[in-house]
Amino acid sequence: NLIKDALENLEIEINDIALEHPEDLKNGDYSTNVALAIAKSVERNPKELAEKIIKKLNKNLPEEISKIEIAGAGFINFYLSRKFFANSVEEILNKAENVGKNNVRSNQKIMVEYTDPNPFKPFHIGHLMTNAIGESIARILEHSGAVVSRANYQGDIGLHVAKAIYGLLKNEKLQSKSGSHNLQATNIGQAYAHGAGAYENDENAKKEIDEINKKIYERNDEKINKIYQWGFDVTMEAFEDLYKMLGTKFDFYFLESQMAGIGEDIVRANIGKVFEESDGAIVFKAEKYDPKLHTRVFITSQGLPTYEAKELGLTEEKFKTNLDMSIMVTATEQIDYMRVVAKAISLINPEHAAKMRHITHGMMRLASGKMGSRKGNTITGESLLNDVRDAILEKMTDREFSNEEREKIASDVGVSAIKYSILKQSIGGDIVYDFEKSISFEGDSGPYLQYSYARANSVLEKAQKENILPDPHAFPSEIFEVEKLLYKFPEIVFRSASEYEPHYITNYLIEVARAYNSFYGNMIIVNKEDKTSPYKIALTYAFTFVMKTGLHLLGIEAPKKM
RNA sequence: GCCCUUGUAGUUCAAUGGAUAGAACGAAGCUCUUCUAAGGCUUUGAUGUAGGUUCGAUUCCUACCAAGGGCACCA
Repeated sequence: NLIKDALENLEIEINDIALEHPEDLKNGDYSTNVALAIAKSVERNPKELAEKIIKKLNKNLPEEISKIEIAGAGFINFYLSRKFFANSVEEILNKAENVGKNNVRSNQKIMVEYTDPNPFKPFHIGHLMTNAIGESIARILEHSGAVVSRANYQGDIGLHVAKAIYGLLKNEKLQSKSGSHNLQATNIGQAYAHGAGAYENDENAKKEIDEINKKIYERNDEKINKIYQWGFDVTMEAFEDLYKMLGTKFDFYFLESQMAGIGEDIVRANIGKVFEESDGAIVFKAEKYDPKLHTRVFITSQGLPTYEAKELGLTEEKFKTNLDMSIMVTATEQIDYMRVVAKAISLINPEHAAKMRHITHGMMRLASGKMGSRKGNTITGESLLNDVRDAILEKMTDREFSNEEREKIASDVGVSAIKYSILKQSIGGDIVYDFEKSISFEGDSGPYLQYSYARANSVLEKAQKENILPDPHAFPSEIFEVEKLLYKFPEIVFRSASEYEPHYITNYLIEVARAYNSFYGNMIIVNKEDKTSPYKIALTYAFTFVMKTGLHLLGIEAPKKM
């Protein structure tokens, strides 16, 4: 508004004023390029124009701005005042863990579907990736006022189940009911791997597995039904243990077997309108509507609904919960397939299609040669979590904790190491997961963020012991870099929410942590001799609120000690 | 062949059309009688190629080159 007024004073009209934070704090806290943008149209030199604008601006400067400067080709840079930063610290203290909340999506009902592991198959690191991204997006949307429901869609029937059961039948030891569900689920995963291999390489095994598959559908074999029920329950329980560790609590579990009939009905009801017969199958020729799309089969020539048809059923079921938006998080390999399905839905129920959003992420690849001891490249989520946790426990040997505390912290730090390496980059591309790096806990890592938080908490503990209360009014003249970052948190959350991109938060937290660690390293914060110590303590509180809330939005716990 | 995504330091990633393209890892050095050294402070390096639009391009457009994914009865 100040800039607008100044321009109006100069009889220049402009609707779109770009105001941004300069990358380098040396260039002020806010900056505008209006002088550059309009110089040409008003036929004036940008620098001259900027000078004039500054002159006008300086006539009624609010106390939040300490100075305005012209720089570079004609940028106008604003420097916020000491008072402004002290005020923003105070505001963060008042908001505490509500810092960064906005109401852009207030009361919108949003369902987020993510993770989607299949019973009878291992929970691999790809599931870990989808889970980390989905959970973070869910939490970011909640912070923007949405009412979020979390959904998990799982393939409880199909060839993969038959492969696992085949493996179990061939090796009865794997059917052992002793030990944790995790252990039993691991055995089933092994059975699956055996069955999958046999299906590829052994003609007889293939026949046998197809036979088992039929029996599973028909539910007419007592022995297989029993194994199925046990296997289903135990793998689902094992997933549940992982979700608990990862910080996810699902509200809805959709099963493919239940979506099949619903989807099939929808397809059959729309033959002629949307779908057509081709070579005995029922297909959707999406290229008729969009040359970039292609034909897909919805009901096979055998009369069985495909995944595409089930997706229609799933969408129908989801919207029964009365949604404003339905988000799916999957790997990017599903993108073209999902576009075709979305097109079909748009023809059947345009309202639903308009509210759907598909967020896709790349693959989790492993840095070559770093996973040495593990065989193949199918690393389960559990084994990765365990390995990381063990590495952390080793690092914690010099800290004093009860066994229970130690386990919990190691688990939280481990999850953070993994989630951080997933969420630090924008979600389109592949992620190269480097095991060694993720447990190095240095610099660019989740544990680094948690460590900064834990140290700040120690500062606060000491302040309490020494009876020094935080006071946002006792500020020194110096403005610390960490303050110049803290007040931006709400903007960062807002951007993450509008772009569905958690990495803005991740990168921001690293910057803030670095600034705080530098602040921490350069002075003694809790110091009775220092009159501004109460302010520094207030600043530390503000840091902990932002860090804790930011980590929460990433789906990461913030232990007070580690 | 067609469609989608991505090409940035040695490596892994950032950068609403803006300023001297940011970090981290790696490498070299300094730093714990102080609130957790999983820390802090120094030093060192990049926009795939060729055009175009623009006052200004890593960003937008076109072509080429390279990598990944997808393209009918699997999920």
